[in-house]
Amino acid sequence: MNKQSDQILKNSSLSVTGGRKRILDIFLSSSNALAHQDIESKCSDQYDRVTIYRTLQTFLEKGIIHNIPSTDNITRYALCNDACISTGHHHDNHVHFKCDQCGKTLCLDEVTIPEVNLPKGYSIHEINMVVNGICKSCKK
Amino acid sequence: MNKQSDQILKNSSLSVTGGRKRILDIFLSSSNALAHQDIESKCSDQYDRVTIYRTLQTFLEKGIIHNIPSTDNITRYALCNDACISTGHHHDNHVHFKCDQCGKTLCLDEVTIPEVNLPKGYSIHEINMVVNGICKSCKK
DNA sequence: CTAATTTTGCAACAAAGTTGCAATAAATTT
DNA sequence: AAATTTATTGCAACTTTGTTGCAAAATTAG
Repeated sequence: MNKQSDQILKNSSLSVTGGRKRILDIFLSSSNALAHQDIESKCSDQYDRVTIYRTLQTFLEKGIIHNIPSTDNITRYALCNDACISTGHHHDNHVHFKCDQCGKTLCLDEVTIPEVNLPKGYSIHEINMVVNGICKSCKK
Repeated sequence: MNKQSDQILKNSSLSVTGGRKRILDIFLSSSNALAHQDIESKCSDQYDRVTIYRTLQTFLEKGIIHNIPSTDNITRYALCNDACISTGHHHDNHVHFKCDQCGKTLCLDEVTIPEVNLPKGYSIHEINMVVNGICKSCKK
C-alpha cells in the first residue's frame, strides 16, 4: 500500500522522507496554488523553514511542482499534472487564474494558452498567462 | 523648456522633486523593464532606498509605470505607454518578453494579448502574458 | 515671501530567502 | 539486518527585500 506521495517521490528518484511526503500531501489536498508561507503555516511545527524552502526547490527542479508568475511578488507553487511530471522537460501550457476576491490562484488545466505571434527575431521557449478576475466560487 | 519627466509628473499631479525626476529619467532612458535593484544601483548615492520604494509605489498608483509578473519573484517595472497613462484606469494589453540569455524583460507594445475563453463562472479583470525565450538582440 | 502640505532620509524593524555545518535519517552494500 | 555510504534536516547566522514612524527638508499654494 504505497501512498500517492511516496509513489511520486520514487518516480522522481527522490529519497522518501517525512518532510517531502508531508509537503507533497499538502499540495495533493489543496485545490489552489500555495505560497511558501501557506505551507509553512501548515507544518512549521514539524519541519523547519529551511527544509520547506529546500523541498520546494527540489520539487521544482524535478518538475513535481511549477511556479506561477504574479505581480504581487509572492511565489506560488502548484502540482504539475501528470503530463508535466512524466515529460521531465517542463512546459505548462495552461492558463492560471488569480481571484481578486478570495485571493486564490488556480490552474485552469483545461484552458490552453492561445497562440501568439511575436515579431521576427524572437524565439519562444515558454509562455505564461495569468488572468485576474472573480472566480467561480466567489461569483455565486 | 520643460523636460519630459517634469511634464509627466505634472500631468499626474505629482510634486516635481529631484528623486522623482531622476527615477523617471532612468526609465525613460531604458529600453527594458527595471527592478528596484536596478534603479537603486543607479542612484542610491543620491537617493535613499526608501525613497525609491515609495517613488515606485507612487508611480504605480498613478499609472506611470506598470509591473510585470515573473516566475523569478523579482518585481520589474516598465513605463506605461501613452494610452495607459491617459486612461488612468490601467490595463496593459501587451505581451511581455523575458530573454533567457540576457535576462532583460521587454514590453512588446505592438503584440496584443490574444483572446482566451475561460470556463463559465469566471469573470476577467486583467490578463498578463509573459513569454520567455531568446530576444532579437541575443539571437543575432 | 510665508504658511501649509508633501516628500525625503534616517533608524528601526519585519519578512523572505540563503549558506555552512554538524546531526540525523534514508538508501545501499555486504 | 547490521554497517557503511549518501542524502536530508535543523540550527544559527546572515543577506536581501520591503515597511513604518517621525523629524528635517523641499515643494507647492496663497
